Amino acid sequence: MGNNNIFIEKLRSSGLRPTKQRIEICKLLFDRKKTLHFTISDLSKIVKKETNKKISLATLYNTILSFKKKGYLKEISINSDKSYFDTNTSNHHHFIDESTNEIVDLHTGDVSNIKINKKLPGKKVKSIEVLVKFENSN
Amino acid sequence: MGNNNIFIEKLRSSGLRPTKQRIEICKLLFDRKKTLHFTISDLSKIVKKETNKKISLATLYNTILSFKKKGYLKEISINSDKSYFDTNTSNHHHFIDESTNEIVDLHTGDVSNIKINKKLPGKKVKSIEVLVKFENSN
DNA sequence: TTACCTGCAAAGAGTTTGCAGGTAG
DNA sequence: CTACCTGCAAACTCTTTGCAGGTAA
Repeated sequence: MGNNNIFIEKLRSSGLRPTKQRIEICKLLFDRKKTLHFTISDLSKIVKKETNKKISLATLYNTILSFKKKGYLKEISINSDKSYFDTNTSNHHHFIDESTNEIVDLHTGDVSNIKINKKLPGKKVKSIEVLVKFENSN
Repeated sequence: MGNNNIFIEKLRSSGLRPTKQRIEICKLLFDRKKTLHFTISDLSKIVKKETNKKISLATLYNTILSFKKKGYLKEISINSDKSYFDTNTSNHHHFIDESTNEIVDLHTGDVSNIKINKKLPGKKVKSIEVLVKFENSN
């Protein structure tokens, strides 16, 4: 229960009430070393498995969207019927293994520096996202 | 009607019967200079507007998916509730103007060469897609 | 006490599918 | 004639929304 305070503070400081559900979601998402890429349905299963409780889909959607709005999560651009979220909000890229559909972070150094030589009047580059698809060789 | 033959041949050679609907879709998608980025619903509207006829959604979905499978169309990786398709199947990237949601091709030269420094045993890079998001610089 | 939050169920949006009638070969 | 195609409607999946009861401050 000790480090719940971190999440309670985090929530409160961004104007979100630290409810049981939100704290639980924070713990599951942010109290880990490795980046997590997940869909809402993944998260629902994780909650059930790790806590033996259930958080309704409506709450999961609400919470994840708030977290995204607050910048605690990023949404990943993938062709998919579902939305994928990423606990790594730093500037980075992804690859997908198309044989397993696994999404993995590409770190700095994995991708050469990208320069955009296009200018648009009155516009500025907001983000550059690279998606590398891998498949089985053979 | 003359250049219909091109599309009839194209369809036949890939094992798709050249039906009225498919020929019409070919004409609308491939008989144009500029790349088209579209959703199924966009296409439905284009059909109605340009031909005054209607092609059912089921047929549009079927046809567009076949075309994608045959490599006549590419699907674009964007966070969206809908699927976007691109008549430009060559290796290229995209930018989105987030203030208008307009998708535009980035041409060779618009993006510096990208090198992936990551190797995965038994895997090979299938594609590299770059999505550049622009916003108003106000 | 008041404003906000949760969870259920219903509603929406996009996409897929089953099937009867139609068309290409 | 046969296999394939079209279009309607129903079904499905993911996501959003309305609302009644619950909870934080």
